[in-house]
Amino acid sequence: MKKSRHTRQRGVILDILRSDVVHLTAEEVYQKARKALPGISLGTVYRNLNFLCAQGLAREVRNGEAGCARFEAARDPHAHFHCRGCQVVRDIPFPEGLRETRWEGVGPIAAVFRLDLHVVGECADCSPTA
Amino acid sequence: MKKSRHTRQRGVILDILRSDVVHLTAEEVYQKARKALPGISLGTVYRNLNFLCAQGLAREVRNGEAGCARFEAARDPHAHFHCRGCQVVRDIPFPEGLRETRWEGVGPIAAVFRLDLHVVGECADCSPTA
DNA sequence: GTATTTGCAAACGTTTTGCGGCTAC
DNA sequence: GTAGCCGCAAAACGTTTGCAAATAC
Repeated sequence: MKKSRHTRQRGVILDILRSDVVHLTAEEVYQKARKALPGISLGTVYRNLNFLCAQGLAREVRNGEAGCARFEAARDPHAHFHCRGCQVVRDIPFPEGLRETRWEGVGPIAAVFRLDLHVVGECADCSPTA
Repeated sequence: MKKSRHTRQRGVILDILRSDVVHLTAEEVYQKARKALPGISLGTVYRNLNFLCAQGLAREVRNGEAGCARFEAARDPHAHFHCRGCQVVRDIPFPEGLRETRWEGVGPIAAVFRLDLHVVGECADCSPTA
């Protein structure tokens, strides 16, 4: 693995990801980081987000539909629930058995690095039946 | 629903999606469409892809990781395998039991409209162990 | 006849990159 | 001292949009 240094910028960005509950866009991380380091640049935020993802300390979460990437600190594997009403994205556990699936038998799959499961629906607050 | 017209361009694009095995980017659809309609423009390809998605005749498929959108004709529900090596996106069946999962018990989920499962890995051709 | 769609090109928002100076080690 | 990082600004990228002309119906 490539040699890397600790910098204030990198530390602040990781702290922001770790202390936040929702998933942040790069721009949102940038705005939060500027409160601690007013001189930080958006390019540095992107460089560090990519770096942290490469190190496995963060993950990129894309909304399935268009728009910009969101980032979260790495945690135990989980799925994402997207509410069509309020647009909230919540972490939810993987359903029983999914992570044990043997993909190698399915078509020409030789290795699996990552599972992305997005459940799109409505939360209790947004459901018309509520 | 909004009134719409049939055009040669729209028909060609839908044919391309329906006859494709892997999932195509807008640029790839454009290149294929130019063989039938040399004068077609990339803007028209995008407009029609979005139109077809809005009509439910096509779907946008994004690998959670990066890059551009891919498109497929609407079909039976299935998961997607993304190869990090060759960037190919293939349909694979949902694993046993996933579609029967009772999400209502998981957090505040009141209804589920769609499941997006992406398996990111390496295909046999791209695997270093091959 | 007219509302929709087209081709073109310019604009857009997000992300990456080249560069010279700065900093952690 | 130096490899790695920063801030800045410009470029790259995928995608959308405004417009006048063409087309489907």
